[in-house]
Amino acid sequence: MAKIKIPKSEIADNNNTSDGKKRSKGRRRIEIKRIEEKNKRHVTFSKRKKGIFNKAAELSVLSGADIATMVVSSNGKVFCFGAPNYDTVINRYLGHHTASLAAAGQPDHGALLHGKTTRSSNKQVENYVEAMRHLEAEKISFKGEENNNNINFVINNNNYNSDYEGPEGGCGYGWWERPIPIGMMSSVEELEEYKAALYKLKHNVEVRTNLMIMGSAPSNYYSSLLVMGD
Amino acid sequence: MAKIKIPKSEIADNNNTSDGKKRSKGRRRIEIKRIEEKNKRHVTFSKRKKGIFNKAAELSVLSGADIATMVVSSNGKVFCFGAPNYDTVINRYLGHHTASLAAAGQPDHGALLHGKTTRSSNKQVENYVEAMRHLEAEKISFKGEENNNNINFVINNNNYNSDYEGPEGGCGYGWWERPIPIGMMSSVEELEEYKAALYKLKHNVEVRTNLMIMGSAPSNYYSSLLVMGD
DNA sequence: CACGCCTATGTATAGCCGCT
DNA sequence: AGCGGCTATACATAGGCGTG
Repeated sequence: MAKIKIPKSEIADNNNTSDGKKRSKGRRRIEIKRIEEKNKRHVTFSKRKKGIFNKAAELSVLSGADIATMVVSSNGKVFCFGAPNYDTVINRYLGHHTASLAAAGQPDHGALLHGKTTRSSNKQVENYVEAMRHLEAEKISFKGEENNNNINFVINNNNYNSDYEGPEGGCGYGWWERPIPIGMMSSVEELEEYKAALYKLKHNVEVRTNLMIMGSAPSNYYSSLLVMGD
Repeated sequence: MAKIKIPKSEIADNNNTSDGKKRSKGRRRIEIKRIEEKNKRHVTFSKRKKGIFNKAAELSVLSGADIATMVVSSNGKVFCFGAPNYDTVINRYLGHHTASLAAAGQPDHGALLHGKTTRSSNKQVENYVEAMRHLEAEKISFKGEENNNNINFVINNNNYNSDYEGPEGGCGYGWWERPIPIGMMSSVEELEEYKAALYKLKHNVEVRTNLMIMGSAPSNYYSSLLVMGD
């Protein structure tokens, strides 16, 4: 049996009750193809990006793995996320306005965003990992440093709601620090492209923004979750 | 209202019917904390990793953004995923056995995995993006090159089930090729760590494995989705 | 031990609104 | 334009099991 999912939305072309009242509440199925409507596309981008980062964070905690995700909006804005060490993250705003930003590539936290920050990115961080979920649930409008164009919510690792014990987590160093001799003397030539890309990142990086897991989440383990962008 | 979700599993400590029959079917809520049980943890790792990659792929198609995700299992195995261009992906198996692998850092597809591939990674790819979903639904046990230690399922972009039209997608080049002057002459010193990490990747990269989107998914757009690892 | 498969159920989120 | 909220629903996925 082809187990082909037939969402309710397709079972009966509802969405419009017979009385013409358009009550399209609730999630609706969408085709996985480029969303042409600009606005809608952007919204989806934001929502899903958030979702992915969340997942990434959870995966990290659950399996104790390290994860780094980088998303580049069609605009060129770069969003990065890494766990469990902020060091894992390689963020930058390299948006289409590289000039001002890229140039300001000073390895100091502030420099990273100042100048091009669209607006407060605090909100965007407002929900990562279970913690964030709780946070949201508890309506804790967490805004450590309610500093608009600032991303450094370096919160302390205080256990707000400790239903999480093991702090060690077994993951105190980045994956690159692991026993991996690295034989990085391969043929670099062919990788010029990547080089450029990663290179750029590597440099522009430099954000020490810690994300406070104010909730019951593994505040310890996640002592330095980092998020940036937007 | 704190909107605190109270999953059924917690409403009534069921899981065990009064008759002692343990019928814990269906998803159960889990705490977002390191899963101690090794086996369970690994399973979760795999499942969620797959899920994230899927999400990443979808995000890419929907919003036309580029995305790269790298996951490093607690074992040290590296899994990467990039969309929409395989070039975006920076993969390698750098597992804890770096020696053999890292050393073999030859920029040719095969070299990438050969030697350390745990087993077929085809399966792991079996569901990315909607396409994959369909694929699965249709029970198409896609195994392009049923070659165990091989990851190059460079499938052609044939529209198996075209309910997807727009091929252009508006995203034909990598984010690093975008009009971003890049001012990559920042203070590199402080970033030695990242450097090492990314550097390693950058080099070890080199996988041209294309993922066949055999399904109705944006086979064109995703002409070169790439996945690796495991 | 890892994976595919199955099911019940926790979550993510599409479409809408209202605020900024 | 963007974001936070809301609601109903599409999806993802913990457990369990059976296989190789």
